[in-house]
Amino acid sequence: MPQRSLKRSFFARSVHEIAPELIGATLLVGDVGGVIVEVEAYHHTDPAAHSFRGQTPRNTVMFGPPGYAYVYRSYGIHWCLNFVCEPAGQASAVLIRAVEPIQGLAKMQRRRGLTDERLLCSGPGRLAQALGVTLAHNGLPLDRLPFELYAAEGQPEVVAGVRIGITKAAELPWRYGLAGSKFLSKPFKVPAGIRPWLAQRD
DNA sequence: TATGAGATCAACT
DNA sequence: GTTGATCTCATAC
Repeated sequence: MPQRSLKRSFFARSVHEIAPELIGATLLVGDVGGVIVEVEAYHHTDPAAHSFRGQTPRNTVMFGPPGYAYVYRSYGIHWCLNFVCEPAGQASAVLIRAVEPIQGLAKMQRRRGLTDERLLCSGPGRLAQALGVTLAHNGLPLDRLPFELYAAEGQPEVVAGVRIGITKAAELPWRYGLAGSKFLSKPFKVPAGIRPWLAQRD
């Protein structure tokens, strides 16, 4: 099992440094969780970020200190989990988009109403439902229960690509994933010339 | 395999 | 009134 737990200070840096380092890290919420395999970076200078147009009741946590959870409702239905990054006031965050389910499988399957492990946490809304993340977690510190975060072991192979589901700044390659993972919400494009074993498959 | 509707809410025009 | 950091189910190719 992973050992080095991530403190709040881990998040007091550039969101673009932190995001790829989170790939391969272990995230637990309560007694369930797994390995982070997909994230996206959002900075307040980025038109796609919720904080781009300034502070609102919804995004207040993004403007606070780093190392806290920012949870928002997506499309009126789902919850999405972010980690606040950068020194306080930079209003940046990493959206957690997919987790490889490891711990508490039965509980996550019950919450999702599914048994297929590939569909348990492969997407921001799915992940939040499986981990039981709701608005109640908004503003909670990431180095205190119910959250547990452990650094990636070894050197996971990280791939980058454009973000998903946005229309503003859609060309920025600020989506990061674990190469070859079966648990991504969508496959990453494999650059020409690279062997297809990097591609997603069943 | 691909496209479309519906669910439903905060923020913006 | 419209849009969006989404997901599921239905129907069409």
